[in-house]
Amino acid sequence: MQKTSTIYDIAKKMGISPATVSRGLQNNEAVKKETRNKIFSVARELGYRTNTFAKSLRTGKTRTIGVIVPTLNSNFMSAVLAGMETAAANEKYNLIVSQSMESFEKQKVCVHAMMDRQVDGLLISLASDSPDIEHLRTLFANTPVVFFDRAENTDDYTNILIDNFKSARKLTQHLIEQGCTRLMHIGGNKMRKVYADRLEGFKQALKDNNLPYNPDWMMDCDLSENAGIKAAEFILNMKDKPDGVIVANDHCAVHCMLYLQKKGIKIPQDIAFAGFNNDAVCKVVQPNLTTVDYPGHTLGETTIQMLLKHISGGILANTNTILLRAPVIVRASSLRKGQA
Amino acid sequence: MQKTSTIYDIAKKMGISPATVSRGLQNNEAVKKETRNKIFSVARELGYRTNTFAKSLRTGKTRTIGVIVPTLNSNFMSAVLAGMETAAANEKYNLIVSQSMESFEKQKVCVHAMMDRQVDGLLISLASDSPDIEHLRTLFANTPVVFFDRAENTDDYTNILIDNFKSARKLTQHLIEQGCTRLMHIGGNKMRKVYADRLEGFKQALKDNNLPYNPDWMMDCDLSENAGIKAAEFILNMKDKPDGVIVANDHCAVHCMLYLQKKGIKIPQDIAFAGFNNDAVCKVVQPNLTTVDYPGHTLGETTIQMLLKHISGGILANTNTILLRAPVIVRASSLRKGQA
DNA sequence: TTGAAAGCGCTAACAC
DNA sequence: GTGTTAGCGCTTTCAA
Repeated sequence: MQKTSTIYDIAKKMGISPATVSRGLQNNEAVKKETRNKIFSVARELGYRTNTFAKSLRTGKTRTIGVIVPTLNSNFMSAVLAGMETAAANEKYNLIVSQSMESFEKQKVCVHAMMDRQVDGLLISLASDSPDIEHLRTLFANTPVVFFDRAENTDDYTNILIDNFKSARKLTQHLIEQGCTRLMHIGGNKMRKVYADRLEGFKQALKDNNLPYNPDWMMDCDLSENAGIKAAEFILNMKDKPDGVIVANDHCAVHCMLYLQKKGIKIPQDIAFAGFNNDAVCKVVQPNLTTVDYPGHTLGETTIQMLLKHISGGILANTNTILLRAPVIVRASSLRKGQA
Repeated sequence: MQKTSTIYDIAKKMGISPATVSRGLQNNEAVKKETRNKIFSVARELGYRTNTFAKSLRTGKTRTIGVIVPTLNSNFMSAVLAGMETAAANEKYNLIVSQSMESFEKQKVCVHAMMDRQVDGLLISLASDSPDIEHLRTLFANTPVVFFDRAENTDDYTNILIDNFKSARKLTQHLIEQGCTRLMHIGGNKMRKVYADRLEGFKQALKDNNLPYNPDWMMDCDLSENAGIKAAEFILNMKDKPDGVIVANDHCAVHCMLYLQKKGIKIPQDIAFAGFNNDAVCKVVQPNLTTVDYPGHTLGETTIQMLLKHISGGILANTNTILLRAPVIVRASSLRKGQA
């Protein structure tokens, strides 16, 4: 276990004080240029590496950002994380990541762990069973917190969200313009604002076009492959079938489509389809799936940028919720007019 | 900025020494049970949280594990990370993750940052342009390192790998058993052992069955959607077409299939297909794609477990490379006998 | 331009 | 069973 060298070793070797070395290493103008250069060269020679704890213990800063997500294992989250890591690395911050596994209790544990590690800031996408964030609020103490994707509707924290309402509305509008009049919505757990917003956007588009709102055509599920199949069976059993279906994620949409096709339903002629996320499956299923491009990477980058603004004290009180645009991507699954 | 309370605050409030508080907080048997309880209750009352730097500064341990991956934004990596986080959280370790963006230079920066943060151990999946790990070796100093998925073939580090050779061999064997005799291989960059191994397994299966090895039927590409289409065009132009194709990942395989199908090729009748990874697209493409189930989550968990063994000093010198099995999943894209 | 010295919060001899 | 004390390595007043 070879001991790593410290500023004292450098100081001793140069016959100067540790204080000067410390200043020199920080490129402090107060230290003579010549001395500074010498310090750096001796440091290199000795293989000196600064001890981040000692530094953090003194300064109270860690250049570390905590990230808590419901689950790491998802297309969307990996895009978000990639964006975050890129933006953070640019500013020489490191990321500590952990997952709440959709459990409020585990989420609290994660927050605790992050605070213990004195992260300079915390990014959270809430576990689905988070009743509210009141219990967390006290934990945050003086640490800047930014919520992303799954947030509470609070005015005192910054939220970076994707505009699900608007996207769903535009997506629905598109189906309507393609001639759909009997629209069905297959959504996720409405406890999550993300899914509630998509449903609201859907309803709004119906209203915009004076189309009737039929509660029988709104169904909720867990958006899994199986749920897609179940939904397809449900549709097959309806007397009055929809002519357009919007599903709150691509994965579920695709398996719903496949099952319907197996039973002879033509897409988009009999039923037009649209999903959400722009997963890789969209370009594989035939016909290719119309969807909403959910910008995970951008979301990640933006979230870091906002957090860094908070950390550096430049908080913009008037932009405490940022809505990112998520564009509709039209593909063959919804095209019933003109186009091939 | 309300100052957070320390063991001194607890000590003062209780009229005992900080040392006793420290011991009590660690549940040290030497401290009277009664005192310990009191310490905990006062700690709770004061909202005490242990300062991890001060602790780390003293103990030299951080309960932090560094993870460096080529890129975060991939199905496989998110599964690996999810497995790592789960296993690490179980043992109260946190993960610091960063991505090398496939750049050896950035990878060095990452390693440096991790060492500066005094991670208790480091997990690395190598950037594709890593010439070797000699430059890194000195950086590691006394920190346990485990390579996963993308490793150098060195005997002095632990490697956790997926048995690509065996999986590719079995997968190829399966195609041969389905009657394929003219087999083509579409592989990734052979500089990466993962892809080189898949190719070797493929060749071995040919040898096992006395099938000729035709260099014209081995092609390398970047395994993208576009590369799949390019490969399809190439196949369409061949006079002597293959009757079976193995592609080193599902994504590329699927787009190759789709293009061929568009041009009238029947799968699996004309050409049987198989991929690698078991991505979601496999169950969406028609016919469903035969593939190898690449166990990311298990890989992540195993990697953490091995690292923790190293950290605790229980290094198993005789198991410094662990090969995880990756089972073949047979689906319709390769079934030419009997089955529908 | 540099040095001395205090202290961030915690742990672990060593003493009693 | 508990207290005293000396640092871990760094930064930062204050003084020179």
